[in-house]
Amino acid sequence: MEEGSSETAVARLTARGAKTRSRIIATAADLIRVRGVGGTTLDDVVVASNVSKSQLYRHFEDKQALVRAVIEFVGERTIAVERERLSKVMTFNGLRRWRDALVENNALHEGRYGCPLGSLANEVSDQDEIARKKLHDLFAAWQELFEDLLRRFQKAGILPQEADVAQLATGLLAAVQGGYLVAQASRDVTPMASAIDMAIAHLHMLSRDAAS
Amino acid sequence: MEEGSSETAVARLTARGAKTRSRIIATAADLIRVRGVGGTTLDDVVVASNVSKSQLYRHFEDKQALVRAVIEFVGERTIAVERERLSKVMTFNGLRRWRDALVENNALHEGRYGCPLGSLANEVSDQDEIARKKLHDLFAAWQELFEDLLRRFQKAGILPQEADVAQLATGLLAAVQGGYLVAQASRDVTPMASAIDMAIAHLHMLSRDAAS
DNA sequence: CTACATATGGACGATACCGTCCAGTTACCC
DNA sequence: GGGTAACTGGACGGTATCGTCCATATGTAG
Repeated sequence: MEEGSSETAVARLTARGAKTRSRIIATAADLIRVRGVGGTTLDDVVVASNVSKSQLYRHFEDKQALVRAVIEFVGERTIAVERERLSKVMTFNGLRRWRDALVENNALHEGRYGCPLGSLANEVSDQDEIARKKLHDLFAAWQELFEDLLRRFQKAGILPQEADVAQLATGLLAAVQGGYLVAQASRDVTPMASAIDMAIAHLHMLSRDAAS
Repeated sequence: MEEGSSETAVARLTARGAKTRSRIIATAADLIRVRGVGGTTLDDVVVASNVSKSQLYRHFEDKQALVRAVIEFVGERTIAVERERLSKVMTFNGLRRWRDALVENNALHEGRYGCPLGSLANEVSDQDEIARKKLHDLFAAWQELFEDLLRRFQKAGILPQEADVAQLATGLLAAVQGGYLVAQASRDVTPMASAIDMAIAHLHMLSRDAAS
């Protein structure tokens, strides 16, 4: 749908233009991840991305537009990674490996920064309705990945047909998000592992019921 | 321990002084809840709390000190409410009533603002180490309330003795936090209910195992 | 080689916000 | 009723940040 990205007039766009544009977004995404939206200034972005201010404002109407672009960028990347990982999962052991990957990755910086999507959602949802909708859609996409996986489990007979796939997927997503947050406040990813484990354990118990 | 509150020199404190101080904190807490820490200015606080700026700076060294005080205030209030509610819970139906209360409360503003503790944790954890520790302690206190409850369940024989109470409590906390966050991005509390439900369902299944 | 998009680089105005300061006022305790 | 804490009210300096603007330079496609 649509052709993604900005709201402003950026109709024509040469290869070079597009390149700088993405560089700005990627740099801004990095800065925002570490310092938050409010803690990141446009001058920071200008310096870090090696662009002149005029160019920044050529590509983005204002800071809000940049932030929205960052949300799309981070969101699409996150979902793509998760899709890649989750689509391969066929068993409970595979699910546990997926969890390990997520936790290990977060352990690289001791849980700092939280979930790439979650922290943005928290900071922006109540201040920018359009951004909120984007984030909502991204969460929905993530949840759908879980649903696909669970339906695969159903077909494989390791999850009962009657299981409420949508609700379980929501629970998984929330476990992930809650895990990220508690880990962030603890500077320790252990709680994140526990939280996701509990969700997986639940699925596993449902599966045992299916067998009986 | 200690005797809570500020870091600055506020040795002596008359009744009147203490009163204005708490009024400032309470007002700031309200503003911050709606606009976030970054979105709340000290002038906002001054106006909303009907205090002169001089007084604000008499009671708090700087904005950071005020924010920390707000965290303590909100945290203690939140934990107190949860303690009140959770300590009464003796059965699974009670647990579901607790969940209802939490969700209903959040539904009053359609999930906006997220969890009083969670959103603060998200915004502040990576920027202020002292604040992060406070929030970590508050999460730990909350988790302990869950642990107490689960141990009660064990004594009552509705949860197996072998259950890992600490891990389950972490899972519950994360489900709550994740639920808050997804609800915030969705402007709809349904996912929050689902998320907590899944955690409760898991406990319930464990309980059935105990009976077998 | 010409025309246009892309880019530099930084000056600039306009605010917004933090934090200081102070002269004067009001409550309250002994 | 004298003294001290608590408070008013707002001016003020300093600075950070947003967003505008422009004169100039460079790549690149036709």
